[in-house]
Amino acid sequence: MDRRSERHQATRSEILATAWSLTNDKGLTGWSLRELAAAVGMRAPSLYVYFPAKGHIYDAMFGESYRQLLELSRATPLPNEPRERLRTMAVTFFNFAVENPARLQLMFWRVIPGFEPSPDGYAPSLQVVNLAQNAFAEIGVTDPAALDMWSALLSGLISQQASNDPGGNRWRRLLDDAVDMFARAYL
Amino acid sequence: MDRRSERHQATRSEILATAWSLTNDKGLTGWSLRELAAAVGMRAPSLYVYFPAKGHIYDAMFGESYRQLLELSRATPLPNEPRERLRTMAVTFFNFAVENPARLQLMFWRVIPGFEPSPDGYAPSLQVVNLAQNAFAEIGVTDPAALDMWSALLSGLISQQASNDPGGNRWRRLLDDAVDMFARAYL
DNA sequence: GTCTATAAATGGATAGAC
DNA sequence: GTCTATCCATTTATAGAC
Repeated sequence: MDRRSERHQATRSEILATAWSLTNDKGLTGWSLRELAAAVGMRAPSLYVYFPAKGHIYDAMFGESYRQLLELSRATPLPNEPRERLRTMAVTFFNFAVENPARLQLMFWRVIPGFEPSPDGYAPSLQVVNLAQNAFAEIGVTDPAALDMWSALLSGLISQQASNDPGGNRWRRLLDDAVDMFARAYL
Repeated sequence: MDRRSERHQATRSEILATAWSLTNDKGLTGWSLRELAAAVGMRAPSLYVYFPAKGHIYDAMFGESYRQLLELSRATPLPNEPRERLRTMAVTFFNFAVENPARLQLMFWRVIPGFEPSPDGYAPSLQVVNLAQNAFAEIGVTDPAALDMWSALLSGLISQQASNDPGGNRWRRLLDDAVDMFARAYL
């Protein structure tokens, strides 16, 4: 990659980082291209050099989020002891999700009217699911119902924490009990 | 109430019903006052005779939702046998929530930028919590952690169903297993 | 109570100069 | 690549006639 396109990529990244910052402050749909441009230090039309439309910014944020989760999943060593493995998976995912509620909305809920992730943005999300399936299979859990129950339990703890006690610990401290409860039923 | 204000209330209700219909089609933030007015058969400014601002329409929808849930809770007889009671509570709430995903977003997530329910709209939601606490206390469950775990488990099943398999059964059919799992841990 | 007309602001996006 | 200027659509909300 030559110097010019390196600079281009750097600016693109800066725009995305600024978009995340605005999103954390004002919500996913709470900022305009004018605001974003101003926060980066340019005017709105210049953004079109880096993204062909606002939806493409959301798409890049969507893909970035799943790539982050994927990287985190891969970088987190999973214990072989089944219950310990579940605990690690739960804590890792819980922290990732709760540390950025807006990202959570973008990844798992459909909050932006009219936004659908492109196949490119969607691809990493499939890998995430795959990785989780393997992590379960290795400890002998292959029942699809168990995986669905696990995802429901975890996403419930996360969404309650994010919606009703942001910054607190009310549902986070139930993680261990949740793992035990799940393990007794499905392990 | 005289004839005039009866008619006024009727029109108000019609506006709210139409707002719900639009919301089901296009999401909570997916319709404008023009559209709403047109769907009712009037022009946008006439809406201001019934609601002083768009936020007040959301507020009325918010309060209406919790009053519906409250009424449903009161109208649903709860078995005395603990596990059967949990099952009834789970199914009742699950069906209520899943039958209208947009209502779910309005009630439990913070999806509309800038919207905060007024104290009046918020009041019924406190009664709902109270009712659930009593229903648990009567079967001997008073641990706050149990209630938090229950709300997380149920809201997780609901949100997974609404987000990832709308109209399907993938998480609904796990309700019995979820109740059993919870009962073994907390009953 | 309902309307037309319009204010006042904001939005995404484009044209074209530099 | 960045800008100014602008288009064009859309939004909530208000004024004032009927």
